[in-house]
Amino acid sequence: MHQEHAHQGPGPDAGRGADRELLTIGAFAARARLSPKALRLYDRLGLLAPAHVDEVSGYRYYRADQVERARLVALLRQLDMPLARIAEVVEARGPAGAELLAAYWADAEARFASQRTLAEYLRGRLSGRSSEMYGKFVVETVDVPERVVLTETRHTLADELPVWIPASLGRLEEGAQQCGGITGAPFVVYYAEVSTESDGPAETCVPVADADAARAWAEKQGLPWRAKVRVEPAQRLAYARITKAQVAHPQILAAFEAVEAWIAERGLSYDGPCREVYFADWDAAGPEDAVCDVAFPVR
Amino acid sequence: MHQEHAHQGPGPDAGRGADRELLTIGAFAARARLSPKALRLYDRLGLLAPAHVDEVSGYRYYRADQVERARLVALLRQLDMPLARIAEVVEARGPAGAELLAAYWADAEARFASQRTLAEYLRGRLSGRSSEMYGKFVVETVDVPERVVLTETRHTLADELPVWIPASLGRLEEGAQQCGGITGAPFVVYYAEVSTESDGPAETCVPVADADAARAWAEKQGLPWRAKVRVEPAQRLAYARITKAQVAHPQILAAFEAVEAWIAERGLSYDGPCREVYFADWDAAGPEDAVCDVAFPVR
DNA sequence: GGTTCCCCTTGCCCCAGGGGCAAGGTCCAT
DNA sequence: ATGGACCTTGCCCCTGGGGCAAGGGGAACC
Repeated sequence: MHQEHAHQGPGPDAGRGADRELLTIGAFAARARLSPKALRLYDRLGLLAPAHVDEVSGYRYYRADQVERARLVALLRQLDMPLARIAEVVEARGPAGAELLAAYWADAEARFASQRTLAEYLRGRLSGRSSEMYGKFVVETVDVPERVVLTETRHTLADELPVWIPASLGRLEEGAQQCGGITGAPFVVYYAEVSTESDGPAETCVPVADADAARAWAEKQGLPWRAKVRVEPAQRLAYARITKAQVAHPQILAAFEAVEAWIAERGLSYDGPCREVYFADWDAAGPEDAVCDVAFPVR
Repeated sequence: MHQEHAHQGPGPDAGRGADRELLTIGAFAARARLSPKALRLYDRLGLLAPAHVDEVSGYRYYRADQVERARLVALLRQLDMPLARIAEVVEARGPAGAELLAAYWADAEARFASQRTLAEYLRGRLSGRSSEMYGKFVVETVDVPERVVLTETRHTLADELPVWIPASLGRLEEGAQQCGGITGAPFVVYYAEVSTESDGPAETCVPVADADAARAWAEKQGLPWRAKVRVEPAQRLAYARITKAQVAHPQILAAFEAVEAWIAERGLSYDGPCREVYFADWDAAGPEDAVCDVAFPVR
């Protein structure tokens, strides 16, 4: 056990008190309940530098009072906090650190809550009642003519969608006033999955009457929102109508799957990415009011 | 958008229905809401092999009805389930998959619950009431003579400790009957952190009277429990007495820290790894009864 | 038939947060 | 002076991909 012996530092500072004891990396690691390997990493990242490094041997020596910080790092790691954020927390001494931690943890709680609802949904689905759910939705088709749409495209995570979609559609609807007015229900196209991990892109669309005015309007828009104009081709949509309460993950997945099952049964094929069409006034709708069509273009 | 066109497969199987459409990796990825990169990885791991691979070009072609499986994989990934476990879930069709998922998720819930209590503890500590908590514990010292102890050592995670410790101490106490009987309180030594991530090792110890009988007894023990005998040197312990309710993560950390703060204030140094001494009958104790000393050897 | 453009392939390096091992240098006790 | 336990750096490994390069394939348009 000679690594437990007090190692007197090389300078005249050593030995003034227990806090100035210098510990080798192994002894320090045992006291901090971390591995030496982790300590070397934290040193390299500047998260926890040894009090002294011998220039000849390269040995790291830690002061005993560094254990507190090291142990805080270890505990924060148990929360799966990335080292960069841990550095912010331990650097911000006082209540600021507590706030950073609270913010991180609130995020983790939100992430976990959505994972929990997803897990419950999946458990139900895997249990075998996969066919019954298609019955909950009525799938129909509608032919939609070619339309000029104002659009914004963004990579975003699922939890920001409820904020971004209304804001983006609001901007586009305002712009639509200068393009001959809104000529159809706004919709959101998902070019790839938008979830807590994957980030799309998603595209908000508002159909407008005047194509030339729309192009002129888009030219004037600055970079921050990247509004564009494009022509959505005429298409046939297979859709399921859902209520405001159903517009949330992961329940909405059941609606998408119902439409896909319906499409597969009929041997149709897809003609574009899926979308949500918001045909009703969102704010005025109650939880059980129909507000949205979950749709796929089909041929 | 020509990648959306139905790509007819090279064999006579192609074109019999929408499910037999063959999709290129990009089209399939969009439908499954996965990246092509991820699909190549899943192919390599055998988790989701394409229905057909062109031998000349190496192009992967997926059947449309593989989308369902792919999307299940994507959703399970959102639960942070490792691909190996996802493979088990999707392979076990029927309710067996639901059970695997439930088991995984129960684990995640437990992990998250312990992280939550840790986060709450840390938030309180970072808020600045770090000095007040030392007052909750009374730290004293006691001199302990050299003792012969029967021991078991194991690498284990924190959530298994409440199971392993009683079981292990039970075995050792039984063995102690053949070694002159128990001569002191059983204790558990932590050579490194035991948490939900780190796994010790931890060592259970029972002091016995007869060293020679103990060595003979240990010889007879088979491999499953790896019981050993060693001599714990005479030492002075600094300890804080805690109640049964306090013997749990992360509250118990406050007790360890109180002892360490006490040691640091007095300029003492450590003489070995920390330990928990169980001096009372655990089962007979109520939540507010003192059952355990949280201790460090000091010099 | 040629051109163009997008899509596909593999291969390599990168990220966090370390684990594990090898080759070699150090520290301390005996 | 010798042994053994410790330390150092460096390298490759893991998961689950992202990103980029170089080169080949497929289909639409002219």
